[in-house]
Order: sequence, then C-alpha cells, then structure tokens
Amino acid sequence: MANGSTEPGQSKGGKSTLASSVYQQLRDDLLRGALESETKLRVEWVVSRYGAGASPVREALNRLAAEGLLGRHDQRGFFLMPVSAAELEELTRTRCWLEERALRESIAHRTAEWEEQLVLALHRLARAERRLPDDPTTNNPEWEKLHRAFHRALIAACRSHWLIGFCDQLSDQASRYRLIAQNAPGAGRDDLGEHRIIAERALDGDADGAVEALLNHYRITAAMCMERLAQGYDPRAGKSQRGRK
Amino acid sequence: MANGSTEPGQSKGGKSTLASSVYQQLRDDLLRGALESETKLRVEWVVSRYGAGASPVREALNRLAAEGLLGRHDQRGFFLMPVSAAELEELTRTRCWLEERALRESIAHRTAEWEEQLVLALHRLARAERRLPDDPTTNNPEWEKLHRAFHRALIAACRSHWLIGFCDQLSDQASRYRLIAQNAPGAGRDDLGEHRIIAERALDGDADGAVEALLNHYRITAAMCMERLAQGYDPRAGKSQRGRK
DNA sequence: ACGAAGTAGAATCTCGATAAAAAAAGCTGA
DNA sequence: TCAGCTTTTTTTATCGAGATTCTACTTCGT
Repeated sequence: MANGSTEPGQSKGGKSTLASSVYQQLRDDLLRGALESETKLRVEWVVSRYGAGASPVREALNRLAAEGLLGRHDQRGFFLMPVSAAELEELTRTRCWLEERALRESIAHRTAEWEEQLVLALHRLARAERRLPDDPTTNNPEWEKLHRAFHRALIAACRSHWLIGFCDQLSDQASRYRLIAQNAPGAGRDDLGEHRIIAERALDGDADGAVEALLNHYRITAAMCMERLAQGYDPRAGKSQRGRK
Repeated sequence: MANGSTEPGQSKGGKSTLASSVYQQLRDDLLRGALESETKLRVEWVVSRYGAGASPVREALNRLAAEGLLGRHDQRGFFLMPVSAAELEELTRTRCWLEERALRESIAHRTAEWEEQLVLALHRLARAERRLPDDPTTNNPEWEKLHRAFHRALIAACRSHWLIGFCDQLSDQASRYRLIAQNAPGAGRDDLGEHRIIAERALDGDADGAVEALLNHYRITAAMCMERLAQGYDPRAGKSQRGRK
C-alpha cells in the first residue's frame, strides 16, 4: 500500500538500505514542512543534503511520488505538490468520508485491546507539549507523532489495512497543510479537549457522537488552515508571515 | 497519488522515460495475471524481460511496491504479494465502503457530461467481447480496460481525485484476483445486464438502487473468486487447473 | 522592438561495474 | 544423520561516468 509509518522493509531487524533511509528522512522533512521553501527537488540537491548517491535518492523520490507526497514529470524531475484552497477542501471532504466509515467500523468491532491502545494514545497525547518548550513558534515533532498515533488508534479496529493506509495517506497530506499554515494554538482552541471527547464517545460505543466530534475536529482544523491560506501564503518564506494587507 | 492509469509523467506529449515504460508494462502484466507463476521478482529477470538497465527497473519496482502491487524487503528484493481468502475478503469489504460513498457522491453531483461519459462507457463495454474470440479460455484485455473504464466513469463525478485514486487501487487488486481465478463466465451470469442495471439506476438518480446493484456486483464476483481460491489454487501453474478432488 | 530559431549550460536519466549482503552449497565433528 | 560453521554462488544495492533531454539565454530576421 502507499501508507507511511507502516513502511515495510526495515521493520523487523533487517538492515535498512540507503534508499529507505533517505526515503524516511525526506518524508519526515516533508511532513514537517521543512522543505516548503523549495518548489522543485533536484536530485543533486537531495543528494548533497542527505548524503547518498543518485540511485538511492531517485528510488526514494519515486516512492514518495507514488504516495502522492511529491509530483513527478518524466524528464523533468520531481517537485513539491502545490498547495491550494481547492485541494485542501477536497482533501478534507475525502478525509471525512473515509474516517467516518473507519471510525464506525472500528467502534462496531471494538475489542479490549483496541480500547486500551486508545486510552494509552490519548494519555500520551495529553502528556506531550504541542509547541517546543524553548521555541513556542514551532511545533513539537513529538506531539505530531503522538497526534497521528492517536488518530490511527481510533480507527485501528476497522478491519481493513487498506482503509487504514488510505487514512494515513490523507492524514499525511493534512499534516502538511497544518504545518505550512503554522497552525497556531488558535484563539482559545482546546485541542486536548476535542480529542478527549472523541475518545470518550468512541469508548462508550457512541458511534454517532464520536463521528460528529471527529468530523468537527477535522473541519475546524481545515477551516483554520484555509484562513491562513487565503490570508496569502508564500512558500518561499521560511517562517509564516501573516498580515499582508 | 498511487493510482494506475492516471499515471502522470508521460501523459501530455512529454517523452516517456525508460523507468515509466517498464513501470507501465510490468503493471499491465501484473494486472493481467501474467506473472503469477513467479513468486519473487529478481531485478535481473525483469531487466532481461523488459530490456532496460537495472536503475530504471528498480525505479519501476519501487513505484509498484509503493502502490501495493508488489512487496519489498530491504536487502531482499521485491516479491509478488501473496493472495489469500482473508485478503480477498478484506479487499472486497473496503471496496464496497469506498465505492458506495463514491457512487452516492457521484450521483448527488451528476452533470450532463458525467451522464454522457457513463452511457458511452456502457456502450463500449457492451460492444466488447469478454473472452478472446479465438481462445475462449483467456480474458480479453480490451474488455478488461473497458470494464475498468466503466467503473471509473460511474464514480467520476464524486469530486475527489483521492477517492477515485483509492478506488482505482482497490480495483487493480480485485482485478488481479479475478484474473488469477480465471473468473469463468460463471454458470449463466449476466455480466452486461448487471452493468446495465447499475448504470440505469445511476442515471435515474436512484442512489440506493444503484448502490445496491453495484455492491451486489462486487460481492458476487468476489464470491466466485473465493470459490476458486478455496478449491485450491497453485500459483506455479500457468493455466488454472480446477477440480483437484 | 518583438518573435523565432539556434546555442551553451544544467538537469535528468541510463548504463556498466563494484561493494555489500543474503542464500545456497559444502564441510566438519560428533 | 544432522546441527553448526565456513566457503562459494547468487542477488541486491550503490556509485560514478556518460548519453539524452530540457531550460534559459543569445542571436538573427522582420
């Protein structure tokens, strides 16, 4: 499949290859929004940045392109997929469709194991700081991981690794938009509270309630990103620069 | 994204690369079930079969693995994903979830253009022969293409290229199972009739009816494949060999 | 000046060879 | 006979150079 963190190949003891290593690093940087200043990814550039030959780099780029994280034109190399309001809307719409189905199935087939993993994921998320303690302007990568883990735990019991993979893929895309927009704490938004409500309702078997909370969660986030996006966003700026009246 | 026939890169006039060419051929052979006798894809083997260097072949394999059409283990190469009853069931389940949503959205947002493309796709499918005229034991690749095109036309108006891509991906997987099982004409199954009913209801705006017919269509197909699968299936046999009492 | 054709430069893509790893075969000693 | 180790063979993964293609700039003609 084309998901991310379930990336096979090096998982079970096997030594990782250079291609996989570059793939992993590039992917992390991509989701972290660290490469948004580039519009095109020249292989020579990637080669010098991650210290590997052209062949492994090329393989990594091919994988990422197949996943939809990069674009590719034959004889014209690889490029970062452009962001747009329309794409964000379509993304959010699709995400809501898939996550709703996944969450309902997950709740319908929940097990003790699933419940435990869910409360665990919520607990860990609650413990983490969203922003870096020393630099409150940048996001905490650790929190991002736990956030992703929480949402995956929610749908883990849906009995379809395909659906889980698709949701992961969309989650990656959304993550990119969130970090591009430097999704600030939002005027008094209660992140943790939202997650807690979703989890509680899911654990209670309240499918309709959980779905409502979850979709709301996604839509609010998307709306905030959309705002920044409309406010004028320049990919070439390292840090977000708002208010360009 | 990780879909198939919408494979970018060579679409608009641009000369195709060797890697893309190998990707395309390998993918066709894969979906056609022509490689089911192999369990492992050695790069040297692929190189000699498709006439290209190791680098482009390797890139093609990486793309296919990212799409889920192949498996990969670092330092251990690429292999054909094994087939199993459990996997087929999960696949069918997921497919029904996604296609239902896609079809409902497509019908809800249908346009004149969509309707025309749909009747066109149906017409073409009706014209094609399912089996090769000269050799009725093998499927007609042309029919396969048109069949796929019909199902894509159904959901084309769903307003999400993501969802369309996911459905394509699942369709590819299902296609593999169908062709592995050499899905025979089935004891008096009316393929064309089923497709016609789906299209008619969709065109009438009868979402519930269309969805019911579509899901039934998928489930019947899956059930037939499952039968062959349970009947004992040996990947190493060129032609299907039934009845191994 | 403006647009088309031509030309240097840069980037992608591909090949052949080499290094590294895994699988297979052979060997030894109970 | 067989488990465990060593050697050989096979296969994968990587590098560096070269061929092909694209891009941007210059030049020429109207």
